[in-house]
Amino acid sequence: MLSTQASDSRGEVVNSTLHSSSLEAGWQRQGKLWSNLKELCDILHIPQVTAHTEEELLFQHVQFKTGQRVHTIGQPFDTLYIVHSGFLKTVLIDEFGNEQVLSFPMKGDLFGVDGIHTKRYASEAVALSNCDLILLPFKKLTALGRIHPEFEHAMYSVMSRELVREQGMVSMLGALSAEARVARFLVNLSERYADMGYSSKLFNLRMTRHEIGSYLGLTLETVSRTLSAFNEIGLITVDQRSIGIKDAEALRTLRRLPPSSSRAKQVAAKKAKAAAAQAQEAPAEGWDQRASA
Amino acid sequence: MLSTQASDSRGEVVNSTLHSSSLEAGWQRQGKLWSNLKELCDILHIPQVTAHTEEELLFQHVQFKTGQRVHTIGQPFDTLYIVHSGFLKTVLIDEFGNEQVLSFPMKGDLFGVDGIHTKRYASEAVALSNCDLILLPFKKLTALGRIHPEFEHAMYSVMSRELVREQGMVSMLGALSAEARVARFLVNLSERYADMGYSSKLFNLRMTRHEIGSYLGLTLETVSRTLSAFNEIGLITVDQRSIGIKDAEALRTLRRLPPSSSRAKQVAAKKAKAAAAQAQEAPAEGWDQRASA
DNA sequence: CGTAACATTGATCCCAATCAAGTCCTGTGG
DNA sequence: CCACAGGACTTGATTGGGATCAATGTTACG
Repeated sequence: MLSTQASDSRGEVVNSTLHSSSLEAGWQRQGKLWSNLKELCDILHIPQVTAHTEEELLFQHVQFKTGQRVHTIGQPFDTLYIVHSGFLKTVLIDEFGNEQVLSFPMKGDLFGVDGIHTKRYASEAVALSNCDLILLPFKKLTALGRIHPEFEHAMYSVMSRELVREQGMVSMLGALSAEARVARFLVNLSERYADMGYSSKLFNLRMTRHEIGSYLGLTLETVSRTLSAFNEIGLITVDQRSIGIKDAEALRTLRRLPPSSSRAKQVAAKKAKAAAAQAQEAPAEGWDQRASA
Repeated sequence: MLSTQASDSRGEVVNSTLHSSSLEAGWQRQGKLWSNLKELCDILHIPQVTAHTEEELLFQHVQFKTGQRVHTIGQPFDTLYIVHSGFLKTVLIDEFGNEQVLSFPMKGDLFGVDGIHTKRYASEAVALSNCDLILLPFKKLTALGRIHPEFEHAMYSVMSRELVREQGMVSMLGALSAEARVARFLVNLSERYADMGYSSKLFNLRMTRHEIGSYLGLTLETVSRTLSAFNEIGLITVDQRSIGIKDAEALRTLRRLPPSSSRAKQVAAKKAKAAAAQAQEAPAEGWDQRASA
């Protein structure tokens, strides 16, 4: 479907902005073994730490293969992880063995933070692709923070960012419809790919429908159906794991169905939306998804 | 306003373990104005910081009256807040003015952390009762962290705790039934009251049904109905804002309805539960809410 | 090539949202 | 002190979105 060489390793080939993803390139040389502080800050998108003494501070890398677990629930905590390349999921597992996906860490993301409080990881991290991770021992982090105030600030900032992200998730789960959740999920993914230098318009999902559903508080059937529906309306194209974003703006502005207040009219808007997608022209008047109030 | 009690200010009187809550006592003397580092650590439940120099490090208090806003979304961030006494809510407000309750901070809780990342508060904090808050300027926090390693560690720990809490919320919203959410909410509240030295068996809700619903991703009607149902089954007593916990264990073990896997049988268990509550004797065999698998 | 995991699609059911009264509390002003 | 207004809560009737159950199609992989 994507030109001639489509047969193998379709996972990477779709991100056409890079003929060979850094992940695979990295793996061909079996990944870096060490990063210095400057590289660490780059990856995390935090302002350069003025390393007065270009000290011998190095951070070890570790590689994980698809399916491998980075850490498990209850395992003693001592280090944080930063994704250098690859894709992972973090999950909570309840008393019956049901998985609840919490996040999909990718390049530049920090995870393992939930272990600080109880000295044991509260979640489990699993590689969804081959991964190259940077180890950040917590001891080293705190020591570093004492030497470089900007670094300390940056770490607080990154943790704060995580918290804000979780708040967004709570808000989404609490108030948005299935359609809106999936739409947001796609937009977020798209933006993250863009940040990483990949195409934001065409990419491959690294996770299953089941995992997406768990992440969004939906069943895999609903996820599948919703993707199909978006496809029919022309918002996206779907072919298994391959997603093409056709109308990012529509996805972005797709909103909740009345969460409690903000009375009806939404239904009308939804029907109008579908209708408008078929008849390819904007209705005369304010039918937009934004609430009338 | 405390006075001959009973007739007025029913809010406090139910917590009978303390004839006069620290909140009101505090208010009679108009609240403390300053706390030292030791008191701060006490409140936060973190190990005593060995203050080598019993320095003149003091932390200012601020008082807020019911309904007042502590900070708003978008407001420039520079300080964190620790609840010394009183009850609050933190909310996200979407583009249509709909509130999403994120948390109900009370004694010992830290909030405002979401402001670190973007330098602006990402949420809004509102006092649900008269409150006495300790100000913790972020600058002072980082400075302190550099002097007292244990304090730095403690701050990371507290932030990690917040993150774990949010994860729990996500998990709950993603996988639990309305009944289970309300049950957990009550159990959590009960435990928090216990931590604060109040009765865990009889307490007053400081928030409306609407706020609880928003927090749990439910409507106020569902919250109300569920409380009524628990009341009928004998798990709790309800009288407006006053809640009595009758069967904490049942509330604690009340579980999800099949989130995706863990096949049926749950229905049977639920009916058995209701039946058992009426006929006050344990069924012969393993009908418990724990999954069969 | 055959099996298993993943995905799509349809049919049906049920939990919780919505809509709608009506009651109870609280505070306010005459 | 009482009347009254408005917010909070309860309860009932109805609806609908998404879960569940089920069958089939597709892709990956040993």
